[in-house]
Amino acid sequence: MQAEERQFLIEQHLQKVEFASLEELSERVDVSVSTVRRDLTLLEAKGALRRTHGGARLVSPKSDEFAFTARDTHQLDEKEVIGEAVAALIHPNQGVIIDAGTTAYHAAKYLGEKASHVITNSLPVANHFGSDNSVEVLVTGGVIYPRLGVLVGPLAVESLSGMHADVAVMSAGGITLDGITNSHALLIDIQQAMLKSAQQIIFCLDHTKFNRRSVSPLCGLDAIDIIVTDAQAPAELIAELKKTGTEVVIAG
Amino acid sequence: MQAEERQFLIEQHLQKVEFASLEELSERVDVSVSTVRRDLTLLEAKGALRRTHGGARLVSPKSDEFAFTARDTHQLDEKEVIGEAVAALIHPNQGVIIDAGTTAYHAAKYLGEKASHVITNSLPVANHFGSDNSVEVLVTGGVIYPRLGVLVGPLAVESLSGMHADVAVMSAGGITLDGITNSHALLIDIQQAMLKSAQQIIFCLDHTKFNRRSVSPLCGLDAIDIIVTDAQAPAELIAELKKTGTEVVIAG
DNA sequence: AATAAACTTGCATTATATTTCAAAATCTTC
DNA sequence: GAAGATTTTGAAATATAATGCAAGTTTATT
Repeated sequence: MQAEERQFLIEQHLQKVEFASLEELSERVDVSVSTVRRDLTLLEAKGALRRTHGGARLVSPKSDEFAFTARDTHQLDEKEVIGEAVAALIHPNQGVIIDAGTTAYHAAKYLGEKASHVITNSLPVANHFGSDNSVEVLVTGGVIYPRLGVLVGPLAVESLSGMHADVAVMSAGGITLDGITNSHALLIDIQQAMLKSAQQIIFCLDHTKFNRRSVSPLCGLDAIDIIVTDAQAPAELIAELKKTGTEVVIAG
Repeated sequence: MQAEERQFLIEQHLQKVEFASLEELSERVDVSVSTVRRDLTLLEAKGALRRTHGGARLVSPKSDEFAFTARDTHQLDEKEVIGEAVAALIHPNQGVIIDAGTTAYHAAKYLGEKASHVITNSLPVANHFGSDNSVEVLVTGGVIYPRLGVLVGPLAVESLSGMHADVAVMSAGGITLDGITNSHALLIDIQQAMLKSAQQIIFCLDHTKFNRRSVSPLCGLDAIDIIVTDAQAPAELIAELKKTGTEVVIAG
């Protein structure tokens, strides 16, 4: 086994498991723990992972954009500023579709009473506006996806397809030059319905989403009007995105 | 168990329970209380929680993620016992429609994982089951009726009309010998759709609802299979109801 | 003020890291 | 293709950190 190959395997394995102990890795690549230690030190310097007592862990744990109960304090500040920036892009009395991710949720928080109508399949968003009687909130039907608080299934898609909104505020799991991807396949149908129903598409993507490819493809870059991200997003990819004609807003 | 993972689990558990004792946490993550103490100190420094004598508590009690709970505390005790009694009437693995009133909400609380499917247009009920992945919760679409957290409007009616359930657990504003009435006209359509979609109809009515007539008529007594009420309900009306062939359960 | 529960501190034990060194593998150079 | 230099590796020795336990101290409650 080649040193480089070994390190690649370690990196790859970590992508899957988020955390691995020294013994585990040592067995997996069939070298002593000493060597694994050395590899980890190198990989850490490279920024590929973080060493911890007893093993190594992914730097940016797949902060599941759509997991609410896993109480995402991850990139919370970034999400807040992104949310604020998105809210600023909304004109008064527009009809807004709000997607179910945590970043979109933060955008909802900053939206206040700006929007006249809000359409969402996210229970947290619905709850947020629940006691506000100056905004009309339309909740799609659907089955609750446990832990995520998202309404999914055919009913959700159907109820969205009959609607129309000025703007859609969307979340996703990853963005590359090939387009947007998302982790939960069940959400794709719904998100695509959202994209169809809205005139303007805004994607909220914190920097950890950049150059990351999730399980299922959602849409191409041409479907997007504006991307809102934070200051730490990689400049090269942003430049490329701008070249394709997508507007990119750096929040903060 | 990994230190970091352990701290994450503690954090996550606290999100659910708001407060946890040291023993509880120590058992849950399988380390000594000393270690839990140390973890809590770290997490507190991080701002994730607040230490108290005997355990730890959430800094910001669930703001508005799944927090749209019922706030009507009138006849709370009665509603609790009625809710418990209703839950006892449900057979395991039935499909249950749950109406949007506070009494029906309490029934949902006692339902646990008895029902296999729950259909509801109530956000509090949806939130209650939101993190429970052993019950499939189907939420009707609709517009949020402010403050009550009820989904109303044509979308709600439509999504209900296509469904079927074994039991419907209903609330209402009043009952007389002429039938059931309810105050919110918007709800009538939806409730009638619920009545149509369920095989067995259970009405939860605390004693204050008896001999009271609300704005809009909902249904006749013949549509009802079981009425669940509390011990203070007027005996005469109950006797009359029983005469018409309606089963009446006195909870408590 | 008394009491019990909960907290803090210090220490022994265990687990994990780092350092060091010799053997093995790889690369140079002739 | 072989002798020597260089790098990489594995294992032991040493250092550091994490954990659990028990002492004494503080805090809440009656």
